[in-house]
Amino acid sequence: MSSREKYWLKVWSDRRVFEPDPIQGKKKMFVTVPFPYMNAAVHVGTAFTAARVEFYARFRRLQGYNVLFPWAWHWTGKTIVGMSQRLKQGDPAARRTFVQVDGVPEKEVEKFTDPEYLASYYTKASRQVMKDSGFSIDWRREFRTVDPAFRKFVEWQYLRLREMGYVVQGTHPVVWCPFDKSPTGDHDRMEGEGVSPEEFTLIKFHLGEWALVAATLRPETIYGATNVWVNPDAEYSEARVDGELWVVSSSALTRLAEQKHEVVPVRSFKGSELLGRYAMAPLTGKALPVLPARFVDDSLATGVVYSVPAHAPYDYVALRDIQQGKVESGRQIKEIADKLAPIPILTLKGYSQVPARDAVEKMGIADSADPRLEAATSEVYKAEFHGGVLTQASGPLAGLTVAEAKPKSVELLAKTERLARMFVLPERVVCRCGNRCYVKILENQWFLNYSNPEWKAKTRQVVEKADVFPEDARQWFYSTIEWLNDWPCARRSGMGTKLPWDKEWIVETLSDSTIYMAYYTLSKFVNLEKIGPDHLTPEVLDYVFFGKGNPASLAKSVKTTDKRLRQLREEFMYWYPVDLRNSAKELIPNHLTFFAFHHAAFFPEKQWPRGFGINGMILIEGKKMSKTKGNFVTWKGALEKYGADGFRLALALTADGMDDADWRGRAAEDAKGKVEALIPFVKKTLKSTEVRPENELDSWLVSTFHRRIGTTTEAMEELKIRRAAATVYLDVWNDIRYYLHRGGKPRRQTLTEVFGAWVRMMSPFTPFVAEDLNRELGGKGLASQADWPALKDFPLDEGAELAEWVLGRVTEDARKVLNVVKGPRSKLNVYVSSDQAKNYFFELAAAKQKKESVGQVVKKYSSLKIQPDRVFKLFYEIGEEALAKVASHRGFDEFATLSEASGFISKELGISVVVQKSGASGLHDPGGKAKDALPTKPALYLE
RNA sequence: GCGGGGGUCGCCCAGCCUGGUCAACGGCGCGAGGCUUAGGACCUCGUCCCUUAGGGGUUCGUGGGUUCGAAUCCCACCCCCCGCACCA
Repeated sequence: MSSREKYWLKVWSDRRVFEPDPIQGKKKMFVTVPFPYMNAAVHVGTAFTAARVEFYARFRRLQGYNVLFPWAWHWTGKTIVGMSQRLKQGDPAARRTFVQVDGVPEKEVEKFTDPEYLASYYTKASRQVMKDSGFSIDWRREFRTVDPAFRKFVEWQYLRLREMGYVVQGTHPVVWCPFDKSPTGDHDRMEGEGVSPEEFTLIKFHLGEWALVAATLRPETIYGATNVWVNPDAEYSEARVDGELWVVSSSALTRLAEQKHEVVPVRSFKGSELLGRYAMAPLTGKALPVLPARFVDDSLATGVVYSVPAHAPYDYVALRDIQQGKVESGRQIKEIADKLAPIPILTLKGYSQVPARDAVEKMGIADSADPRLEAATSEVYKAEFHGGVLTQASGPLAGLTVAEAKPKSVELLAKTERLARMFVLPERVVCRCGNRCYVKILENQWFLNYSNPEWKAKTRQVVEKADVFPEDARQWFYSTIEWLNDWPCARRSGMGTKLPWDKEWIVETLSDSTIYMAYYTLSKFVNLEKIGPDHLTPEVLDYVFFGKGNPASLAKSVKTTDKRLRQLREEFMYWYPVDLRNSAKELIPNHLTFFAFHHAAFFPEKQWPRGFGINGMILIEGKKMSKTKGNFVTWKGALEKYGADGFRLALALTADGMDDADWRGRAAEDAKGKVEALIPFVKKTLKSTEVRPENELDSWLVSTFHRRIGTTTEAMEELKIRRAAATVYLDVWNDIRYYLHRGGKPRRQTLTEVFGAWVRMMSPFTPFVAEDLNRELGGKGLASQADWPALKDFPLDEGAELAEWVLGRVTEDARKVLNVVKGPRSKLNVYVSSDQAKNYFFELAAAKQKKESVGQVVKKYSSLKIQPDRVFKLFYEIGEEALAKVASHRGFDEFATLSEASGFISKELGISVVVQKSGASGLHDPGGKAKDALPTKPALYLE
């Protein structure tokens, strides 16, 4: 870090510039960003999101708001613990990420086996990098989500939510990791992303007094069953399941037990023992042989399936394999198989009676090992589901479509009492910890009742009343609110706060961070040790946040003072509501909407959030940032490379709206260069100034600057950071360059004023260089505390703007001509329109404006020999707005302007320039062009 | 599949809400010139095609439509990105 950066950081800190307390009567602005999760180094994505609020905060501060921008750290959840765990298990990938991507010293990584240490390391590092970036955060309010006082806040929150009926209990099937003893979410899986529990139908085939329990997704095919498959190599068991005698694969026993079945194992044996026995099917009453099939996965469902070779390609091929002697199964098995043939049970357009065979033969599938069986299965299944109609072979199901037959078959089976159900993972799911997952029916889980229609309706209002930047994002909120279902809000493992009424459960990360912004008003007092966790009883918090209860008696009961409690209440009432919460768009479907839900539940309308800011995700050189791809850019790394101001400006110029922000090294270099060039540019420019009266060009600069202030202010107020920054650093800079380039010595006072204001406009984005410049320019106080430039200090001057505009048009026209005309060209004659032509022009304009007939006017000026069409074409060319401007400045002296600028034009074009006025006597007009001149469109002639 | 966003002149991107001043802002890249011992930085000009007088032609994913007039409004289609939940 450079010494000047250090210097200003110290000044801001010493003067407590960013430590706001309530000032009654002063307008306030409370802005927040979701706290980052402390399992890794903060990166440019975090920085991008946070920087938008940082810029906004500094901008609002200059506008005179009392701005609070607090920060905290998210430790809740199991990710930190999980990473620590993996490191402990010696996972080399985990270590590599810490060391190579995040740049953690080896010595520190050793200690990361302690999750708390891991989180505290990153917290410390992240805090430092944010401070070094000059973020205007009130660090007095910082906290971690595991702090005792914060836990009291979360406990209070959940007690109240439950009382309001928003926390309910439920029992649901979940993907379960037996090692973690916890549900395994998508991101926690090594294998099986996107797989969720599916309900299979279990059908009991009688095997003497035992039931061989087969699992299926297609119970309607039961009439087509020819045999039952088991895996001859797998282990099976006899067991009492809910008092019945079942035969299933041994591994299925665990899964059944997790699905609320009472399981008592009796004995286990190899699958081959079952081969050749006959099992009686329900409904049909047929005795079906048990045959071997190695495609049967004993770890899926019950490890037993029944075979429908006519309609299931796997079954068809497995049976054919045995018949063709491809399976070593002994003669007896083959003889049984030889007698079996597919039993068609439905008709399907475009297929024969045996669709499974059609698909298998079409694809040329050779045997059970062929991976294309998967595709064949899905093809047949889809076709049958949509177009299959059951035939007489299916008995009571005859005439039904597959879709209709499915529930009907279940109904029939239920009557036979030979039906059961089981949740199954249709594909392998492996937890990050390496263990195979299965479905568990998790009982009495706690849910946030987001499906509650009244709660939804109220939440919708929260969003309706708030600003959403950009507006495009609003619809997404509404759809999310509609779509959101009950959310499991507590888990068994990880860091966090226990549910106060059920200590087995820990409030989950997305659920403990919905109204914590309110806690920022309290954390200041906690950190200053004015109040401690013991004081924060639910009743006290009711008072602080709801104003309920009597502060005097509450104070007595928790041993603090009445005054203190009133102060907490005042602090909250002053800062709330949140004026802006900004985050990346991927948080709309969860965090931001949860945030809206909980505010709807807890607070009255006047304390609902006022604004949502949404930004895109960060890309690195056009590609998604990823630790494994090696294109990961940490905040620290970027800060060190480009400096605080350079980094900040690069972030500001990256993207607006929900567009993804493309972080490019090249652009960051550029930003850094711009920042560095500022001071020399300002210094050098000021040195070249002189003291003199204001001329038209000076007025032009001031007037243009007026417009720049306008666009910047408007953009900032709508959180269009890039637009604002581009105006300040690109447009304004270009304006000044043009002003210098345009000619003459710059006027000292004009530039001093413009620079003074310019610096204040830079201050939100690049505060360090702004402070330097502010000092350089003799500004009093700090640029971080100055006033945002006022429009009235930079008056508009349409006349001056008109002059530069016409000049630009003339130069452009002349360039076009020069481009096209070949031959000698040493002199450009510029003919400004005569007074007569000018009158003609304006009278036509007026007539057109009033939609009057123009005949009179045309006749009046017929001597000019200017076709009215030409004038109308010009009107069209310059546009209505410009025409109005021209019309309201009839006094504008085009001749004087262009005469004055002839030197400039000449320099620009590298040719001598003579400006004359049409109609003047002694006109040099060899091309006879002068008569064509019109206002804003002088005639040109090249010699 | 459902939901959200988007496809603009080599690349990135503005404009679209509130149709005409849009061959279309700005940046990058590229070309020419200036400055400089040289390079870099910086400054000026150029960068769809055609054109010996400021002009013309064809462009804003594709195809229709509305309109005197459409990148902008309407309809259909194609393509890309993101989210889809027990988790940050």
